[in-house]
Formats: sequence, C-alpha cells, structure tokens
Amino acid sequence: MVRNEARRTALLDAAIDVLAEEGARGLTYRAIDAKAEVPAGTASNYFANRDELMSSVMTRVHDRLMPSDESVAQSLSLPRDRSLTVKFMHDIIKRADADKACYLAMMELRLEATRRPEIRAALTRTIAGNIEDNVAFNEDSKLPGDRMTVISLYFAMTGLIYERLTLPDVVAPMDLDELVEVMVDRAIG
Amino acid sequence: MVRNEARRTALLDAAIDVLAEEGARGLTYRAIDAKAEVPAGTASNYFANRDELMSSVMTRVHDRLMPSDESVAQSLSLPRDRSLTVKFMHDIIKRADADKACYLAMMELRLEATRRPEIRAALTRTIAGNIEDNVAFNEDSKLPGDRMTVISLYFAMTGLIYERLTLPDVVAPMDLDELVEVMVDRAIG
DNA sequence: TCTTAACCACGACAACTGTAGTACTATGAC
DNA sequence: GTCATAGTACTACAGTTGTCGTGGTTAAGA
Repeated sequence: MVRNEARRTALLDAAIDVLAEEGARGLTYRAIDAKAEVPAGTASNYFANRDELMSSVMTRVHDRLMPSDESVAQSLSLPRDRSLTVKFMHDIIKRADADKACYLAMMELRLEATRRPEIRAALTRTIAGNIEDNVAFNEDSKLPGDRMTVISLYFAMTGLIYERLTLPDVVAPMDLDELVEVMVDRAIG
Repeated sequence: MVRNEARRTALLDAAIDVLAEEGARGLTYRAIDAKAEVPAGTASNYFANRDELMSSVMTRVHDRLMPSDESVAQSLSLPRDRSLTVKFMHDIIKRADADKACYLAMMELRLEATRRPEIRAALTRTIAGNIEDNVAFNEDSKLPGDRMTVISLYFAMTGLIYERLTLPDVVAPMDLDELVEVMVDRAIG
C-alpha cells in the first residue's frame, strides 16, 4: 500500500466532498479520483478496499472537525456567563456552516455506523468522549449550568445542526439568535 | 406503470427495510424484490426509475410515522401538566424504538434530500408542518410552555433520537428518564 | 366465448463498480 | 551507470446495477 501522505490526505478530502455531494452511494474509487483530479486508479493504490477507505475517511473527518485551541483560549478570556455559552453555541453553528461537507460526510458515516461495528465503535468513542470533554470543560471553566445543561444542549444543538444541514428551509424562518439564546437560557435553568 | 396498491405498498415497506439495513447504497430493484419475496423484476414494474421509487418511499415513511389519533386522545384525558409533556416525549421515543427501520429510512432520505430538490421540498413541508402542528397543539391543549418550549424540545428530541438510533452506546449510559424529565422541565422554563 | 386491458415474470443489455495486476517513472544509494 | 524502491498510471475482468422490452397470465365485461 502506497504512503504519500499529502496525496493520501488529498484523496480523503476528495472523498469527503464526494460523500457530501453524492452520498455513500456515489463514493466510488473512480469518483474520488475524479474529484481529486488524479488519474483513474490512484485511489485504489491507497485504500485496499471500500471498508478501509471508509474508516480512513472517518479519521480524516474527525481531524478536520476539531476546534482550534486558540479560538477556545481566546473565548475563555471573556467573562464566564451565559452569553459566553451562547457564543460557544454560535461558534459551533458557524463551524458547521463553514464546513458543511465535513458534517454531511459525518452523517453519512453515522448511518454507515448503523451497520458496521468498527465504524460504530470508533464513532461512539469519539462522540462520547466529546460529550464528557464538554461537561468537564463547562465545570472546569466555571461556566454556568450543570452536567445536564451540557448534555441537553448537546442534543438540542445536534438536532438543530442536523435540521439546518438537511432541511435548511425548516429552520430558515426561525430567528436563530433568539432560538440559541432561549435554548441556552433554559438549559442552564 | 402497474397499480396493484397492496403489492406496491409491500414493495415500499420492503424498500424501507432495505434502506434501514443496507443504506441508500443497497437500495436496488433486486434488493427490494428479494426483501419483498417477489420475483426479480417486479419492483421495476412499479417504479419507472430510482427517483420515483425514492419519492414513493418518502410518502410511505410519512404515512407510517403518523401517530394514532386514539393514543393522542387517550393522553389528553390526563391532567395538562409537565408530566404529560414528559409522557408525550417518551411516546415519541417508544415509537422510534418500535419502528427503527422507518426512522433510519427517513434519515437516509434526509441525506438524499440534500441533493434532490423534490424530496427536500416534500420533506420540508412535512417537517415544518409537523412543528407548527405541535406548537398549535401545545397551545390549544393548554399544555405548559410556550412556542419556544416546543421548538427547542423538538430539536433536543431530534438530536436524542438521532443519537440513539445511530450510536446507541453513547446514550446507553445515561439515565433516559432523568434526561427527558430535565429536558422538558427546563424547556418549559 | 372472445376481447381487452391490467398485471406479472423473466431475460437482455449496456453501463458502472470493486479489485487486482502490471508496467512506467523518479529518486537516491552504491 | 545500475539497481532498488516507492510512487504512480493504466488496464483488465468479473460481478452488479438500472432500465427496457417482450411475452405470458389473469379477470372482467361484451
């Protein structure tokens, strides 16, 4: 198996775009090659089979979705009150808007996880860890609200982003700022 | 195009199972025929092409997910307080558990909606209508909470069900009763 | 009984897919 | 120069897929 990391990453990013644009159904070796603008057959030099490809894409999605440490640090210089939590939520939404392809690819992978235990296990670890990190972060940073605040906000944000990405016109008529504000306010209790 | 309604519905139900079990990728004419235990080629007598098939599946999913009027009426004989809202939420979760295939098929269709305007339009109408119905229902029935209660609960429930169906082990360690109770309580404010 | 139309089973076919294999190229060590 | 090696380009092939056509079956009315 070939190991030119730059090229491999380019192929994975192309795969993410293909997943977002054409779904799991369209994710073929040839589609990846075309998207990455490399000669046909290249992708099959990098991924032994479709399963390995899928797992590799998942790892890549995970890497791309990590928030930058600096932006978190910057936010933490602000006063630790409700409005900071609101800001964090808006940051998440902004990130989802800025990298739709990555989130859509993740959704495809989630459905794939329903039938593929290895992907499910990896995704479960990632997501469960993420939730616990958020709970700990909220507590350590002395942000308002308890464990349940973080968890219920997590689900609400998941639902909101899911809806915005798949059926934008359902959310469009709503006042997003008001919605986030109310959600945070009530989740804190 | 053939129009034996019973057979057509059986094929659509088979298609929903295929979608849930193998994803959009596995949804082929032959897979539907096999699942419905009809001779190969039958499905192609009923659906001119894959697009028409997809749209028909969506309509069928919609029909199957409607809650029964009697169960709603029965619940409405109870006192209109927070615990009734909690009960409604548990009903939704129960329905999702009982008909996983339908919800999973819906998720596949949602991703498909990302790229197919007709499906997106139809789904948007369904979902947006559903939210407005819930808001109106909550108000008319004098259930506690305002419009924002219903909307933020909708997103939280969407996220919760999405998580439970795709990554059950993320939610498993949580106390579901407590979670729903807190979510409702705080959403009402 | 004959007609007609709806319904169904089945096969054909071209297009596409995953996968494996092979040959070409560039680079650097010796 | 030559060799080894990793990376790359390209092709072959068998299996699967969407779609279309064709001919058989059924049932109901004339």
